[in-house]
Amino acid sequence: METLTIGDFAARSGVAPSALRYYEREGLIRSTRTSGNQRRYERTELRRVAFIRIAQQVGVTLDEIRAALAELPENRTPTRADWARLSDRWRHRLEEKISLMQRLRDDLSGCIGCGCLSLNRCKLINPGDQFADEGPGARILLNPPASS
Amino acid sequence: METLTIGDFAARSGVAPSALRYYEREGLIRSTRTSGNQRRYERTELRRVAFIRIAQQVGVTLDEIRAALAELPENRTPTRADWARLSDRWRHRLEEKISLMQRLRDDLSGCIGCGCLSLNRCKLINPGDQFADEGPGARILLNPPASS
DNA sequence: CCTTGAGTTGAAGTGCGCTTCAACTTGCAG
DNA sequence: CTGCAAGTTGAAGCGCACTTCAACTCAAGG
Repeated sequence: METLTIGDFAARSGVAPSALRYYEREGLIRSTRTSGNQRRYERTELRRVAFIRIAQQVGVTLDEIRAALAELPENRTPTRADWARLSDRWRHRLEEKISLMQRLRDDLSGCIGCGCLSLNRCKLINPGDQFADEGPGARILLNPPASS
Repeated sequence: METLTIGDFAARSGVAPSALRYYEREGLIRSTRTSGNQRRYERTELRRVAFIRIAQQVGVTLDEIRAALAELPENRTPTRADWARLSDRWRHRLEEKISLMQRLRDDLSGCIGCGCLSLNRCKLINPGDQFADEGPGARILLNPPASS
């Protein structure tokens, strides 16, 4: 039992078989086939799925994840160093995300809750005093949630 | 110029007019109408939109946001205390989200990058040694990104 | 007045990340 | 060898959060 069936792989990875097939269609994971055309997964693929789920938690799209995974070697099983390189990149993204949320947390009560009337002095609504040249009035400067 | 047209409101809030109409249909924001049936927004609505965008950054659905906003008083402009109460709740959610990401960050290189073979001892893949009774083998225990 | 940019509606469309379905095939336990 | 759970496919569907479109009306400056 060197490889896993899609059912076992799904149980191990916590990802539904339909999602795994979807990931494969999208080029995020790989499988081999039995003589009868059934998928078989190597255990190392679990690492890919783990990476995918973690990246999704950080708010990364499958497109970006595919791009990242594409940097892993194609012809050999990725080494620890290969994964470390990728992980390091995502660690940076995580850090960025974390500090965004910390900023949000620190400013939330102070701004939303403040009832202040001078909105254009507010860090959350208008961080960095931008838009000063686009006429008066405060603007909300959060990114669209797409980048969440 | 007590109230804002949808165009001005969109510019101030950083949210497209189409999205504002959508939010209104969904019961997240309110507007009054002119005699000619055009929307006019009170400036206090900006606070609602700010709240919505912040909550979205934290990964909250519009459904949940609507539920939260429903706790604001209907018949009067929300006071600072009203907003503070709401903000405090979200601050907790933010804190949770932040610590999840910090855990992710701290474990990422150590686990994904480690190349370790004893997957079932890995914090990220199997935090808290759960599933020990569901047969051998590691499982990835991240939440689905829906909760992101 | 008249033009023109801004606003209105309902219905349909979009993109992402999957899930569901129907019709069919495999693989293993008894 | 059979029965049945588990696997296969392509196509369609779904939920969320919007956006786009067409056809129409409003508001305000010249």
